[in-house]
Amino acid sequence: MNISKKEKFSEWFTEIIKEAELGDLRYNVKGFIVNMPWAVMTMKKMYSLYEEELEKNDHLPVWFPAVIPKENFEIEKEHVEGFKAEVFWITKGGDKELEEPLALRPTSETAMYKMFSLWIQGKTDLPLKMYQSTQVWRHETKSTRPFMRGREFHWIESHCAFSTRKEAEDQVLQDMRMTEKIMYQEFCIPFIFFERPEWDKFPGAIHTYAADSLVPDGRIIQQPSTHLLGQNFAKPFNITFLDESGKREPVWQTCYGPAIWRMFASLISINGDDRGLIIPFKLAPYQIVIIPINPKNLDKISKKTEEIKKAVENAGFRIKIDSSAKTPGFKFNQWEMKGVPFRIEIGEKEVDSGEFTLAKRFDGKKIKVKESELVGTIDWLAAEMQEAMLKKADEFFSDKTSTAETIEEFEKALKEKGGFVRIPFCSVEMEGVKCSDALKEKFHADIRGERFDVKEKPKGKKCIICGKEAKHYVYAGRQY
RNA sequence: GGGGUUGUAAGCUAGCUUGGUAGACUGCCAGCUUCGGGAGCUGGACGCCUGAGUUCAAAUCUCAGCAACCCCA
Repeated sequence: MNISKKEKFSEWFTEIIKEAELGDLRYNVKGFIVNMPWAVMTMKKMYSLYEEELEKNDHLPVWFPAVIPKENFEIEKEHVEGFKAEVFWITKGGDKELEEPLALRPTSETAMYKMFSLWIQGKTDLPLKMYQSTQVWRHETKSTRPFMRGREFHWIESHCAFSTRKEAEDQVLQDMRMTEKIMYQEFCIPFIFFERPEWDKFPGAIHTYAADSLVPDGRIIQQPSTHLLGQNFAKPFNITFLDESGKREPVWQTCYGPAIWRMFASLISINGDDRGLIIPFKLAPYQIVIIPINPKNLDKISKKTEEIKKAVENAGFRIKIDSSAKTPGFKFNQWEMKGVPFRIEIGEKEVDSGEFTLAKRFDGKKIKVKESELVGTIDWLAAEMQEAMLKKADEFFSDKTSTAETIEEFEKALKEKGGFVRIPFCSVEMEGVKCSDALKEKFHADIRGERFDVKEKPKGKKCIICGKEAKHYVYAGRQY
């Protein structure tokens, strides 16, 4: 690669998708791409870590149909309003008009909640916690980008129903903890949870909490969000249970949407460098690649590589021998581009000495390892790698937050640093929307909301837009 | 909704002004050769967005369509 990630992120991103064979963008429908094997293998690993964690937290897997009858789709008013502009509709079967158009799910609340109302009768049916790993479709009007915003994308959506508000609120907290545990600890994607302002909530939610991360050019990208739906869907969908007093009560609901597709975009962007991808050890489709060198003694060398492969596989690692006809230099570059964490070079020298050259993708260093110590070394190097990746991601992230108390300071911070700019702001209730619009108009910046993890209140500060008393510190920035 | 730019092989692109055999590089195929950081040689396959018009002759000029990208609302 000869494009700098730091200076020309956008081009770097497009280039890496091509070079590392992550997606083929030539499929001739706008906003739809072919997800290529290397990307799919990585995302499958991401999925399974997330699914494991969800199931540990008692979410059960389910597969709902991809189509939603128009009637169901329109049951909750705010929700319809929020989504109707970007729904794909199926209107025909063959030549015949369908009696009732079918929505291709843009998200599955209205599919699932219709069934929830049948499944939930009494307290014994609660809590109900389900998730599905699926594609959804949205006819996006903003410009699409592979893995970041597409008209088709791959995600997990989890939907829960409880008998009390408290349990639903606890679920929101649990969703946040899962985000921390998987997206940050495993995928090395740093984030901050914000409570979205009133005008930017998920359509139909009481509260929306969204994990915002950053792209290397300083723009904000929304990662999972978790929503307290309250009883907003339960009432129109008639999801009720009989309580102790024999009364029918609507359930309390939450939903959470970790979009693996978009996390993959962040994973590429945050962890990659000018040589290509760097994939965390647990997620790499191949964790180690063996490059055989000098095939004059092919038999001797391939016997050794097979031996090593077996030993490493027995230890539970995923390993690939690349014995294709390319030259070693080509293979070095290609597997580095694809982000394989470790490479072992095996030539005659290694076979004779029993000591291998092991190259580390994350810091580019090469070390010598004895055959007998190989497995153990990989083990601790994998841990070292994860630590180094998290450190690097944190450094990038923490550098991108600043504070501004005037419009001028805001403009300067946005221009020089990008990322999140903390500002005193009048109101996150509907009366604040005017100031938000003004900020958008003038700087193309969005109010992301108040931090959830840290409570901050401005004292005696003025809103940087309207000059009225600031009730909140909010964070603003340019989003993707 | 308005304006602009661009469509040449799988990718990147030259040729278009001034109409006359479409060329390079990457990739692909075959053979030889090479292999410790993107090897070399020889040969080969694949292309002018669609349609109409002008012309003896159109990748090139004109018009329409389609598509992509950019800017403005």
